[in-house]
Amino acid sequence: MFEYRVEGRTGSARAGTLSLPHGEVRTPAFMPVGTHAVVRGLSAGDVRRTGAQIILGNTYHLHLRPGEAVVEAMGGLNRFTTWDGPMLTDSGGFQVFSLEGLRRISEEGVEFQSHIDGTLRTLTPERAVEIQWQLGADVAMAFDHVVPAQSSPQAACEGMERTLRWLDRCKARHAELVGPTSPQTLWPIIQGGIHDELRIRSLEGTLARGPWTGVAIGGLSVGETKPVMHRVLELLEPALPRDVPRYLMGVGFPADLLEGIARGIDLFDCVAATRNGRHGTAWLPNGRLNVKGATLKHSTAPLDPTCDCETCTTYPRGYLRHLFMVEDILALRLVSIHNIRFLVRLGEQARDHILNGTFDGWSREWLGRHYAGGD
RNA sequence: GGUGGGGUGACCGAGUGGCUAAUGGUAGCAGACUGUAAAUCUGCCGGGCUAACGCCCUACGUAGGUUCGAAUCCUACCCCCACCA
Repeated sequence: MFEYRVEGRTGSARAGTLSLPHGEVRTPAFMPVGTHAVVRGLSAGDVRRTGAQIILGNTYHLHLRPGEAVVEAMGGLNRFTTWDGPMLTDSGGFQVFSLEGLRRISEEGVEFQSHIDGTLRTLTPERAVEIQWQLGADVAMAFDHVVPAQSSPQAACEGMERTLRWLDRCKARHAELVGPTSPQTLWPIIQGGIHDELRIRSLEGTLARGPWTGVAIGGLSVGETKPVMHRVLELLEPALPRDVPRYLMGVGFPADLLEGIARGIDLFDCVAATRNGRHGTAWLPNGRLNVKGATLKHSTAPLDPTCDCETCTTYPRGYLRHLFMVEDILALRLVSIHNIRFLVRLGEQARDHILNGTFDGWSREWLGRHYAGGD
């Protein structure tokens, strides 16, 4: 349980297999985000058919609706959603960042004013862990304090140090909840903003509190430039444990996956695949495509001729554009399916190339082609 | 035939003397989106020139008129709607 086997590597890039109570995850892998216990617009079968191996849920949002007690009474997230594969829940730490105007931070925890009904909800490290335990995913995330990339070194330091202190509390509470044959593990999150020394301190402090079955890097893709994100990843990579998966939270766009994989990242999650899909942007091997664009009106071509997803093997571009024009929900679903499949497949291809020792050349060629098309 | 109301940019629809190339909305076009407050948000949307400030042209049914100035006032005509005969 919670074992990670590295099966091949090329430079810093790794291919491996993560064993979780609900199944295995072959890495590198993209994890679709299902904040509200649903990958927006998609059925569990839709997600399964994209080849996704593990999906996310969110502590804060599921606490508000339907409430962790409901999910628990329904048999946990897997039974509730009918998704029988591995799951991971984010702790609500990202909402400290994204709902900045609706929350107040103290050492004890974070007081949120619910964006649903205005009620005050307090999330502490202990509560975040308890809720995730009730939700019942394979992997729970530590409750962290995410700060914007533009934060001052002082603010970034404060968030980083608080995240470490909260990590102690998360770990202690989680240990009380889980038994010796625990069906759930807890992963810590490295913070420190864009400041090298803070990142290193966060990493060292985190590892000192281990051992862990996985380590996450948070607080990136929150406003910094790509070179900065790459620099932080390169800084952390040599010091990260080899024998556990590294999870880069909230990333990313297709190119970000390859850039991350090249820097030793094994797991990714991001809402962009589904959000962009709903908003009419499809990812293709040579860049992005505006599916609502007038140029597609008469196109009988598939969205991505190289893709094997339901959307690309079934519908012509002209029809997909039409579905957006008439605002049918099928449009949102179909492009979301493609974008997820695109990222999942990118992980699969990267894995094959890592195992074959051809990752570098393939990755370079892929990025050149993709960046040329925008993104 | 009579009376009343009305004809505004692709469409709907404000505007009753200068701040009007003309409010809004729809349709259309483009852009943004990274651990989801997002099926959302932003910009453009008569034509031409300009990198831009800006300049020119054409426009509120048609044709005239009043006025320094008209989508707005006057006259005639055309068309639409309602009611009455």
